[in-house]
Amino acid sequence: MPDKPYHHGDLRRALLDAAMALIEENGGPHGWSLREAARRAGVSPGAPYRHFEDKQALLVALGLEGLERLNALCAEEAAAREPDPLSQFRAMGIATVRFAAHNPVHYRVMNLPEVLMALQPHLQPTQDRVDQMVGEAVAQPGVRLDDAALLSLAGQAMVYGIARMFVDGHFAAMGVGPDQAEPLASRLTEILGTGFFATPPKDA
Amino acid sequence: MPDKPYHHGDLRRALLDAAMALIEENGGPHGWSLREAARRAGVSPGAPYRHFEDKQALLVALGLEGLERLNALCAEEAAAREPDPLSQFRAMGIATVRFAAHNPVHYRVMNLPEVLMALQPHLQPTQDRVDQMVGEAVAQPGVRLDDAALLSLAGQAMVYGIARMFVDGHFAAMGVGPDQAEPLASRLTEILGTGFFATPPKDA
DNA sequence: ACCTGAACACCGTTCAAGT
DNA sequence: ACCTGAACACCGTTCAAGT
Repeated sequence: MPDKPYHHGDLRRALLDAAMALIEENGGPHGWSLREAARRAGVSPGAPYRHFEDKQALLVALGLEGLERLNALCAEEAAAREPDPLSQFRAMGIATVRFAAHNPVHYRVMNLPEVLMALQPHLQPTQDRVDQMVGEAVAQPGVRLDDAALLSLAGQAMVYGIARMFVDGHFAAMGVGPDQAEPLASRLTEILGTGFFATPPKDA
Repeated sequence: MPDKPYHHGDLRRALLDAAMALIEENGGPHGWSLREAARRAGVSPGAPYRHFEDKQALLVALGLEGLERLNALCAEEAAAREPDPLSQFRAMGIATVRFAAHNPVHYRVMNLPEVLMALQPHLQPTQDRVDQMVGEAVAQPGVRLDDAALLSLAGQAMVYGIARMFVDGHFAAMGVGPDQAEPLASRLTEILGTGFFATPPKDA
């Protein structure tokens, strides 16, 4: 192996890994510098600009990788559950919460407003699939609230709320640990579903 | 009025306002600099350090002001509703979503993990009050799920999810506007409540 | 095509010195 | 007690020049 070749080989990958490590170490998507990532990868301060347009583009690339991992986890979880649309919708939510609890920093990067905007085209297919699933679920007999958009929003808000309470430290402050993420998501989505599919209370 | 006095008068206030304005303009809690805030307030780069320990301390002060405004809004909303504990709990949630939809940047600052940690002592009283309200709600007759901790978590996650989907741009991407914040929070918390208080579906 | 290294205009923070 | 202004060690980004 030649020591210190002029060309790095896979600098793009090395920069992504270094950035991720720095973000993890500093506990947030803003406590890192492109220069430090370059230093870790053993290159000069200008080198990253052959692979990323700017600092933010690297963050977006990191977010995209997170999204792909999350999608894989969702598919896995969905395959392990009942095939009916409501169970599938729930499976995706549970997978999301699990991902957030186990990869809090990655999840925060993905959900930075600037990153989110850049990721939107990649988010659309999943969103469409969710809306279709929810539409099917709501079309089934015995549904009390037959509003697909509302169920879709409710489910996503519940899941995003749990996920973000983990990554923002709300749950830590309340003594809820990452190991409780999955059971919590499971129970709360179940209860929420009951609100849509149960008969209303007698005195209402 | 003397032009350009050596002492500012209320530099602390001026710095807080300048920082808030900068954060609003750049659409996020990280696109501003202490130097720029000082420049806007008409003082030298070192001046802020007589009023804040460092840049982060200013952010925490901003978060504390947001928390006070949110608490005031919660009290207002709660006073306008039925006095029973569940209605009060819901009122706080609805007020929180409204605050987030109308003050997205302020809400994001408050919920930065670093700021959140510093704010925790100020958050505890509200948390205790919430837990007590939920405890009372759950002790009433006709409750299907008599788990106070679960209802508390569910409500907070639902509300935090809606609020954060607004401030992080998720709802904007889905075509849900800030004017829909309050009705959305109202309906979703109602549905969630049904999950706790309704009779379960017959075939379950 | 990919990387270096100096350069530019910025940062946050500190500290002697001024009022 | 409060503020200045120079200083320090950093940034992100650009660009000629090297391989």
